[in-house]
Amino acid sequence: MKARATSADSRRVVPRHWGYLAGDTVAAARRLLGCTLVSTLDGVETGGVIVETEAYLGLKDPASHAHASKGRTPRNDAMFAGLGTLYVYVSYGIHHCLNVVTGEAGDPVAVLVRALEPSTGLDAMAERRGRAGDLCNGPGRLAQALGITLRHNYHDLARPPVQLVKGAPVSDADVGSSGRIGVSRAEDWPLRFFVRGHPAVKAPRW
DNA sequence: GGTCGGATCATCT
DNA sequence: GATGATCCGACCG
Repeated sequence: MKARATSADSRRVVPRHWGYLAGDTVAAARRLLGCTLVSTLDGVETGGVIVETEAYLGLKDPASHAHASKGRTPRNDAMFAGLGTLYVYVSYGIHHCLNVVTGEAGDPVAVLVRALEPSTGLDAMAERRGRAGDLCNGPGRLAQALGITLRHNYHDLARPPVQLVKGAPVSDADVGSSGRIGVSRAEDWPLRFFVRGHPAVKAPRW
């Protein structure tokens, strides 16, 4: 029998509540469909059910912010912070996008949340968005609707003010996949997942 | 209804 | 100085 590890460092245990995301980022991207994202800011609760995701596979993924050609930088550092960490970045200088880190500490893999079915705080989301419709059907839009910005980078999604709550799994028959949107490298990697036929999800290119 | 280009900035070359 | 994991308003059929 092997010697029992004694240092605290060796007890690298995946928290129970993240068990369903551990091990395989592509599977995690599928399993995040049906889960709920909730933000509670200034006493206002807003949130929705995840209906579209994209997996980004870290070092070996040319489309990932943490591809080996870039290394660990201040921008992508939150991707290295471990399972259940929120990674936020600014896109095109205007929009914020929100990712769930799905790798253990040091493994920079993550899932981009691309669309939600709004479920809580519709009025507050509409106010933040400055319009009544198109609240969460796009990565920049949902970040704005939930009030999430760079200051939430590194946040632990197990606790407020931004929480990821596990939902009932979406059956395989209801899950569609396609290439990722808006990337210029590894376009054909089938790492986008979505709830088939959902109105917040734009038709895939293929 | 569809397509086009501007906005705007952290990051990297 | 160029590049985006984007959105929106303007314009054209």
